Amino acid sequence: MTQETDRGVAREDNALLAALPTRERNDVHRSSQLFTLEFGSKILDAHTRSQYAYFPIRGVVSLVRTLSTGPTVEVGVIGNEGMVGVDIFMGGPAQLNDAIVQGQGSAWRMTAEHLLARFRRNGEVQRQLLRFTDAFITQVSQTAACNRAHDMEARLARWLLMMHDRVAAPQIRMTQQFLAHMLGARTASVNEAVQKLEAAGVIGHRRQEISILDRAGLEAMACECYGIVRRVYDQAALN
Amino acid sequence: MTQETDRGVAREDNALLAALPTRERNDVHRSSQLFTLEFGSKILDAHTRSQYAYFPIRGVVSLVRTLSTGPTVEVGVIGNEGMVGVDIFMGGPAQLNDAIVQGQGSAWRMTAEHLLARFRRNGEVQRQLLRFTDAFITQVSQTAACNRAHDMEARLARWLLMMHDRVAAPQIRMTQQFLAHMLGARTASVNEAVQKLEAAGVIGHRRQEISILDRAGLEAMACECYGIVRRVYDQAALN
DNA sequence: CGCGTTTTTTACGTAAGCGTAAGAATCCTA
DNA sequence: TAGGATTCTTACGCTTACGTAAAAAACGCG
Repeated sequence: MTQETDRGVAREDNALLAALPTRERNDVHRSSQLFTLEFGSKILDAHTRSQYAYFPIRGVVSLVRTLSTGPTVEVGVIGNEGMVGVDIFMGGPAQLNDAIVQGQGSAWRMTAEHLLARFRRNGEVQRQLLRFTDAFITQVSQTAACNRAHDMEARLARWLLMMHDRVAAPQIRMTQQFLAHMLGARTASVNEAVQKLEAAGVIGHRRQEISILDRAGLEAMACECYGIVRRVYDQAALN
Repeated sequence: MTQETDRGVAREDNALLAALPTRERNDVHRSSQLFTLEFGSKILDAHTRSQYAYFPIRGVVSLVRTLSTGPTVEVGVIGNEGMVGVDIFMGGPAQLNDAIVQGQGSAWRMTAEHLLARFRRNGEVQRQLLRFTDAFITQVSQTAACNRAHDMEARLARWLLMMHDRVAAPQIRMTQQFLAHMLGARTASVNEAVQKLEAAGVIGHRRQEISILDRAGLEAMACECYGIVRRVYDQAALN
């Protein structure tokens, strides 16, 4: 099971691209540039048609929705297994999420035109991208249900696991304030949950950092949503 | 603005199909059967690859996720403007929602094979279906944020408006118990919200039925999520 | 028309999480 | 190493909604 060995280990290339036939893959690489995902930067704006698509090699990008009354809520997380900018080939007028870099790393970046051309020309590219998009829909659906049904502690545990799957280290760097924005809650609420997980011995934490100490334990404290989405992505990766 | 006149009025055909070139549209119709959407019936099972796609002519279908701990949560609503079964062409292993008929009516039903063949063969069919799917992603995303940020009353108002847009009459028939399943809440909580909206004079209600009395008023009590999603679908419909 | 069933309504104690804000710890820089 | 800034932690009252459950109302069938 590569699932185990993959965890917390840096990958060489974006998995979506890696799954393409060599010819197509090279073609995609030729028309892409390596792009540095800088922590906290916004690579995609709400209410704007995406100019670029990003295929993360390492690092994590969050799709975040900002409500007019102030609060922000993360609706999806994308790393090595996927891409940012599906609206390009899905053809919608404009997507409504900001894409924010949560974990620094790098990505292949491609213009919308290039991506669209390749999507249209090659059936395998298309198949691969749509399959990922379908898995992504599942992630967002699950998040919708999760946000309604599960409490802070379980959702925090889930979020940490999702990050852990997508970054190289067991340390996750970000302020609790930032985390609160992702989980759509107060900093104080997040802090409370962090302390509970720490008391349970599954994580450690200090300023700007949370580290996973006991992954299995953390999984036990997370809601089912983690495993469900994880499995869908794993399946999608099996071609 | 057809938006106004369309409200609460039965449409002649599914809008997605209606937007296709005549040739393709006829082809689709030939390979479809008229199917009766019966209230409460489940037309699609979670954890199963969809056998059929449904293009509602009238009526409403809810996509509902059931969590292992019991609660159910609606993640999306589909009517005349869209279709049920996008997983067929998106290529995922299996989607995780049940599709339940909320408002009775009829739909064109097509086998997965037929749909897939047409999706692959014709660019316009493909474009149309993907565009709808993109709008649907927006709906689910918004629902994810909404479930985190907005209270019962606003969410109930939103839900009623979504139903009202998709059924012929201002009366909406269903038990509050059913409604509770959609909103992922207790019957008692729903009841409380119903009474608040009634006290505000925007709806009336009796056993098994809620009627919209003051649409503008109801919109004012709903969260922004209603308008946001509505606008995205309206835009998508403009080709 | 009466009785059983379904649906709605009310009730009560409890818990989670909010808004607000102030205090404590940590870090950075001069 | 001191002062300022950032981040984390604690606090308090309050609101929403939960779990549970029982009473009331509406309906439908015989």
